[in-house]
Amino acid sequence: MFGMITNFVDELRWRGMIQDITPGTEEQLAKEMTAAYVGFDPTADSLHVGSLIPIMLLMHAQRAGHKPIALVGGATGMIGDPSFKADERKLLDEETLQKNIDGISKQLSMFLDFNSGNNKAELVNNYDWMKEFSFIGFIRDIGKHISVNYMMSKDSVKKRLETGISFTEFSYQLLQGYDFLHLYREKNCLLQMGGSDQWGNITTGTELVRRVTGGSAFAFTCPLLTKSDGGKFGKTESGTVWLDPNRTSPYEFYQFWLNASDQDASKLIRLFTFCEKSTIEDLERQHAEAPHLRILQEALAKDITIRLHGAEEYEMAVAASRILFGKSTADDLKRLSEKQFLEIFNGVQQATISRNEFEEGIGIIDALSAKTGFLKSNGEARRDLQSNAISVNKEKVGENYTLNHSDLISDKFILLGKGKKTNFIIVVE
RNA sequence: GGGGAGAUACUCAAGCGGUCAACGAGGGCAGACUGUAAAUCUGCUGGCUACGCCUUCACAGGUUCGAAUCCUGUUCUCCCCA
Repeated sequence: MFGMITNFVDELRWRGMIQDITPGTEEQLAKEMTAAYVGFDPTADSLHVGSLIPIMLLMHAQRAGHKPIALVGGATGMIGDPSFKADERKLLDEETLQKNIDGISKQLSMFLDFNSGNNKAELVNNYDWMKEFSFIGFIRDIGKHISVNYMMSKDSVKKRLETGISFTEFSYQLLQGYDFLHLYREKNCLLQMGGSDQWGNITTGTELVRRVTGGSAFAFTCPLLTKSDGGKFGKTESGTVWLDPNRTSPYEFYQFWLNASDQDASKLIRLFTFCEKSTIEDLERQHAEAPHLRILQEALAKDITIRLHGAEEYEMAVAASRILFGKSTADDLKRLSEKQFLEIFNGVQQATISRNEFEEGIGIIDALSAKTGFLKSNGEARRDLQSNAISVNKEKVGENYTLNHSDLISDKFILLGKGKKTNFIIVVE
């Protein structure tokens, strides 16, 4: 895929993805194929929806004919980035780090083309070049070029001066800066991209390149994503939304996007899809006319879910959503085959009850807490029942309900619901 | 080293000898209304074999018929002086 080389900054600009940009960046991108890199922090063995933004930056770069480089911070992950963190971070051991790097690399390969064209993506690990660096060598060859005054003037450091920052974390920006220098020399990488919280670290890199080599390196950052209600993006009640389907099921992933507020949806569809400007504006018009249909959220959720998990998983998530949130009845549920049922409710919390026990009759309170652990206590079960929150196969039940044969779906499942959004499955075996 | 203040449930914060499973606010969960939204209104928010019982107010003892409340010691936090 040797496409035309284009300056993709304008594209990113209308999508609201440019916060800070160094002078001359656009000229460089218009001139020739440019290698651009983004760093990923290996703090977990999976990326989450927040990491999709830097991934999108790399994808945009590749689509514009430039060469994307994804850097995983095997070395920097051992240090911990102090940027906008209140406390000193825990250090990861090498084994965990390696596991995390493997997981992340696998996910990146789903988004970027690592195989074809002369702008194929590349994956690098800064541990590979940092591990040989001696402390003496580093402070002599690198530390000499950057003054402490310069490093202290960074926001990320300044904010920590009052509460305290270790030398380790203080040095972080130098390590990250060296990554840029290394990639500049070894891979002719001229551009670094990242979230705006990285601006300080990134400019240390461009500065280092300038002072050491006399050449020029470029950078831009993307605004950090905030939700219109002030909450943290990428989290739901049940925690972080991961890309790994074993951590966050495709259904939950789909639901995450579908539940975006109107205000956020407009922003998100620009950030996370490749839809063209006119398409998006069209969708927004339709959405404004009939907000209850949530056209934007549907389009957004569809685009991203298919890209990450594939069309089949997407269909399944939609089917599950219809059954769970549409006006489906116990009869609809009972018509499902065992296979369909399991696919739709993949990822929903389950518990097993033996057939013998079931035959003896199980009260709804036991079924919610003691026998299954879905709820923390009988008291909680009782309270929810009293407030009319509990349903068996989509039908509300009271405190005295006892599960029986006619509740079984495919002769083995029972769907319990708490409120509109929480479901549990009992498997009778 | 000397002096002072404090530690209450997820968080903030009342209570200062019985009426305290503990005011209130925030958060969370649920119900109604809705668009699986927002706003609003309502209920719930220690446990249980549940109109009663049990365990909780930093920890360990003590005084008392009775303690989150009083006393002693311990740990921790904050402030002032050196």
